[in-house]
Parts: sequence; C-alpha cells; structure tokens
Amino acid sequence: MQLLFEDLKEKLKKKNINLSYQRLKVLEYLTQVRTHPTVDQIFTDLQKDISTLSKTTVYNTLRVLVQAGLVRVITIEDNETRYDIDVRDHGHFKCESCGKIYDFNIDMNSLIVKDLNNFKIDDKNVYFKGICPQCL
Amino acid sequence: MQLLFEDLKEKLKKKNINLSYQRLKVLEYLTQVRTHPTVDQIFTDLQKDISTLSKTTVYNTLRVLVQAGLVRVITIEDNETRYDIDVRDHGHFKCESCGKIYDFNIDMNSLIVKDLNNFKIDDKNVYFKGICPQCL
DNA sequence: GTTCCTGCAAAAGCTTTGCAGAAGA
DNA sequence: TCTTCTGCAAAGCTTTTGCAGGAAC
Repeated sequence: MQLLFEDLKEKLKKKNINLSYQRLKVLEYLTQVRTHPTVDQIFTDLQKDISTLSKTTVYNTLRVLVQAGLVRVITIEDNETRYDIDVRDHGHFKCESCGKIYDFNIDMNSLIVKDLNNFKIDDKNVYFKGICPQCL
Repeated sequence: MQLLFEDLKEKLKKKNINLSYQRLKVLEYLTQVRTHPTVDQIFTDLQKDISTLSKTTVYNTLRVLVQAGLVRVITIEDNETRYDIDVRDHGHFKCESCGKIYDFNIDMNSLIVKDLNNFKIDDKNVYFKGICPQCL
C-alpha cells in the first residue's frame, strides 16, 4: 500500500472535508516531504508557492487532517510538534546529533501486554532516541 | 527494586549535585506523587510548603534531575510536558476521557527491530492513548 | 571569597482565538 | 444567500534568559 495523493483526496471527499487550495497544498507537501516536518517547516516551504499563506491556516489544516485520521502527530520532543502523513503503525527514531527522524517497522501486536486488558487502545506511539549510523 | 527517596539522594551526591532544599522537595514530591505531574502541578503543590518557590527553580531542578538520569520526560501530549521519577523501561497509557496516565509493563527487548541495527539507542518511549476501564 | 542556587522580571517561542473579508456551494 | 475558509492581529501559555541577591562551602 502506497500513500498516494489522489487516494488521500478521495478520503477527504468521503469525510465531507472541503478540498481547498491551501489544504490540498499541505496534503501534497506531506506526501512529498517525508521528513516529519514541523508547522514552521511546512509554512516556510509552502509560502514560496503561496505568498499569502498564513501560519494560522497551516495550523487549521493540520488540525482538520489529524481529526480526519489522515495525519498523525509526533511528539517525540517536548519542544517541537511534528506531523507524519503515514498513519500506519511504525516507530520513530530521532538522532540526537543531526536531529533527523527515521521510521522503523515494528509489530505493534507484539506489544500488547496484560496490564492493558480492559483498556480501549486507540493510538500507539513508539519513540526511540539515540545516534544514527551516519553520526556514529 | 523500589524507588526510595534516600537512594535517589545518594545518586545525586555521587553525581556532585547539590542537595538544596528546593531540589530535595521536588525529588521527594516526584517519589510520592506518582501521577506524572506537569511543571505547573509540581509548582502549585510545592508552593503550599515553600511560599517563596519560583517556577524557574522547578524548571531548573527538573532539568538537573533529567540530565542526571533520575527523572524522565514524558511527551505523550504535545501541549503538556510531564515528568516521571521511574526511569525504568515501561509504557505510558493516557486516557483521553479522564486524562489520567497509567504505567504498564513492557519488554523493550522484544521491540528491537532489524531496521535499527546500526543505531545507538539511548532512550525508548512507548505511548498509548485511548479510554481506561473506569471511563468505558 | 568564591561558587553555585534561587527567584523576580522580562523576553522568546509556539499555538490559539477573534474577527472581518473572501471564496465557494 | 448562506456557510465555510483564510489570514491578520492579538492574546494566551509554556519555557527560557538575564541578572541581582542569597546561601553554601
């Protein structure tokens, strides 16, 4: 399964979310730039194309996309909120040297523990930190 | 293994960290109140005992304790940084209804995936969200 | 006396809110 | 026309910084 821009547009339509120019641009950006960008990175890059873009709109759009389940929030660091278009189960590793965030595969089902037997689990996040091979 | 206040004091001494009154109070608070409090909760509660306490000191103290490895930061939510005196490997579950954060046991070793073969992993966090049994 | 710690005030940074105008159905 | 979206400005919060006074050794 690939994350295609066209598929995501379809999902928005099904959820009765207007496909405004700004929203589509944010969505397109997230499908192309897979570096788990911050609001500021998204805003700065998109402003090159859309000179009238405001950061408020980026915030609004991301909130809509997150609520629609098309984007997930990454809070690996307490001073930077990042966004990921890939909502499938996977882990995130942040290199504390270069700051880059890597994705890694993980079997979330193997994580289920008896402590949470009667809990309704909606969201699973696995965050690792350390040094990446390039920085070692 | 228990997390005893006296043991933690010893650890601070070994790391040449001054055991000031404020620092000991923050440390003691974290060992007693195991609800993963925010800076504001720590400050508000401790201010009842120490009327001259400033939030800056709470921030300073937490930074010292985190750097010393006695406290871990929990960034399960992007708008609230929480602190946990238990630095052993375990997962955190946040109930999105009542806001309470639960600890759960997890075998971090079973998480190792081949994608991170050449990575130096220093920190592992597992965050789940959903609804707790009491709210269901 | 020297170093480190505390705490007030101010600054900085991120995110949300209010609102008026624009765009779209 | 009516609703929704955008974007500016302001407000709200959390966290950091500068600095002076105080405590500890």
